Amino acid sequence: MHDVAAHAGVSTATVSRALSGQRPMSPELRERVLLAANTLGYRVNLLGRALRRKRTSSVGLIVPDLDNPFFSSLAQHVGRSFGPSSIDVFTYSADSDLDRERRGVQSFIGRQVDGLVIIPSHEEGSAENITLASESVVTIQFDRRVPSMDTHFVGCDNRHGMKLVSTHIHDHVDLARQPLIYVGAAPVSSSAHERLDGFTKAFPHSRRMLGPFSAEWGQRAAMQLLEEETRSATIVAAADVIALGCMNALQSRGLRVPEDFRVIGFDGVGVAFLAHPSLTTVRQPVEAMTTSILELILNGLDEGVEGRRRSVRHKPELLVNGSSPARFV
Amino acid sequence: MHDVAAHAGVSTATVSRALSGQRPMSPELRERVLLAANTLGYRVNLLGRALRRKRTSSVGLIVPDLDNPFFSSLAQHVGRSFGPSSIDVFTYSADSDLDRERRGVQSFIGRQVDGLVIIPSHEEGSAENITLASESVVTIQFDRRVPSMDTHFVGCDNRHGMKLVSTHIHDHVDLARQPLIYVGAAPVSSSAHERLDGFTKAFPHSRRMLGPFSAEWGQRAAMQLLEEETRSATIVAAADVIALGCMNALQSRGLRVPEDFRVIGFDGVGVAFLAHPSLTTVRQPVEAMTTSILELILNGLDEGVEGRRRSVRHKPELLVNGSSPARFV
DNA sequence: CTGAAAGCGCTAACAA
DNA sequence: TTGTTAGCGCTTTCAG
Repeated sequence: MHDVAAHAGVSTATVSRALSGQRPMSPELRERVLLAANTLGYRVNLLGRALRRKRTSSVGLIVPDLDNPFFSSLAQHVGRSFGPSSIDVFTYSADSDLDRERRGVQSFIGRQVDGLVIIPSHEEGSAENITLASESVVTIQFDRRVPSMDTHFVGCDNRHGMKLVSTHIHDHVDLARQPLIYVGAAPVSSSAHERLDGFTKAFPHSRRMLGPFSAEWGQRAAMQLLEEETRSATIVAAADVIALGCMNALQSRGLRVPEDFRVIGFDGVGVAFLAHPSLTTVRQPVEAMTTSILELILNGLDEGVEGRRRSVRHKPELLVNGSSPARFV
Repeated sequence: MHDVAAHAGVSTATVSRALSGQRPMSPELRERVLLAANTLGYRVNLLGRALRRKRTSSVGLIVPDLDNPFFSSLAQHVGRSFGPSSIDVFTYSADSDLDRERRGVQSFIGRQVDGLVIIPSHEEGSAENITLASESVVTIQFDRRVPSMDTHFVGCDNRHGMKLVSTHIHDHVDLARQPLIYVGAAPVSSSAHERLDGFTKAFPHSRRMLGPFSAEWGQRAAMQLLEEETRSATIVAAADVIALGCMNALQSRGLRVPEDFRVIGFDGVGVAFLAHPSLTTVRQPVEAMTTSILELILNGLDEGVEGRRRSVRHKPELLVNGSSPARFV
């Protein structure tokens, strides 16, 4: 900056003003400075700027696992929502590990992000990391929430999603002829918790199998059903990846979807519609959710860590497709 | 830091030494400082540290699109490879847009990352962004390369991958009975380019259909084939997402895979194996690739922008699955 | 409208 | 081993 100032024959203060744009100054001088900066190939050091301004124009996003298509899709959409703002979103994967998650939090707050969005890896285990974050920066729990944390929350109404599923089932499935089975996720995250809860409310007497949020678990669960000689059922999965795992295992053993097994997912990830038949699933309103995040962060910029906490839940919708169609009642 | 120093009755320099760990100091004092820092809830400001040290312990990763399972999987693995190091990886999605890509580059170099890994969005369009990056920081092009850029490159040997495909086809497919069709990607990225090239070398007279790297394109291409009354073919796709799109469209119209249509993918993304039948595909050696990235960055830390450029290509492998099995010659 | 100067938080010489 | 001090690059009062 010193060099640019010298080259343009002005002070560094003027260079700063010319480059950051805000302050009033003569267009002629600004022009000269911009030219000088250009010819010298000068690039502002955002570290210096941030140190002085106490604002980095960045927000951190911590996800449990970028290999999970739902989380990576969320990451994509968060970035897109912040596009029009002057804030950059950086994503960090915790690799489903609480230590890595903490490292991410510490790194982001150390780097003074203006906001931190976190999809907690674990319903209880993440508590301490989230506390750490929320002490230093406006923090938003996203998609999943650790109960009784003093942060914002943005997510979807999972119980309502399960209600949509139960309506669909009551309308189109003959429960007397076919068992109903929940291939769910163990309630170690709030979304798993709420979906299990929603299912149980709707179908208190139906069987529930619980594992991790993974395709492998879906495959394993389906194999177990087949080993038990189950040849027909309606499977409600806690996530699309689980549903896809189930379908794969069933179809590999020659069972038909939806004739033998209906399969219903949750999330609405893109690949769910590439399966054959494509998946009936509860789509989370991702755009609405990420818009809420943007709003909360922009607000937080003014209010700081002190502002009133908000909890925003958007309603999902049911997409009826071939894996559980609206016919043969 | 000042407060911590006062509370522990030492100088800020001592606080710094206690917290950064490196310099020799009496364990007793260190203990006292750590205690003081703890009780005051002090967190280092990494911006200040970086400004002084001229090192941020961070690398940026720019991907075209986090919604593409292949890119998000790469992002996940890059982060994992850097786990043992003290460097944090931050991912930024360019949203398949050259302006967003430039914004990402500017943001990362402005924030003084120690290294920048970029999957270019476009074979030519990204050139200027990559130049921008490589002027300020050690830059690695990943997975795709813009030709004649003065940066490192890490990727996979796409031509060799296509050779594996052609061997598989020659061994197991009767080309006289079934047309061979390449549902590829237009050569706007080097990987698309090289795969097309590899296919053309092996099968100069086969039909080639080119579009974007997306499932929709795969679906569209398959529909077109069906409209043309093609009822049987071996489809080589330029990417798994394209292959999955093809399979979906074919199966939706009642065609069978692999009996009517063989389908072969490229990349080896996780969801490819959840399709039914699961996809025969060329798996990119992701772990080896991200390990190379780590090495190049660690080297670059010492050598800086001046070091000799390296180009590393790892060999992929063919995974034979149900969508194009090794039978019926 | 522009310049001089202080200082954001930290670390590395250098001195003690 | 510890303290003093300068300064990383930037912006923003405060004067002029």
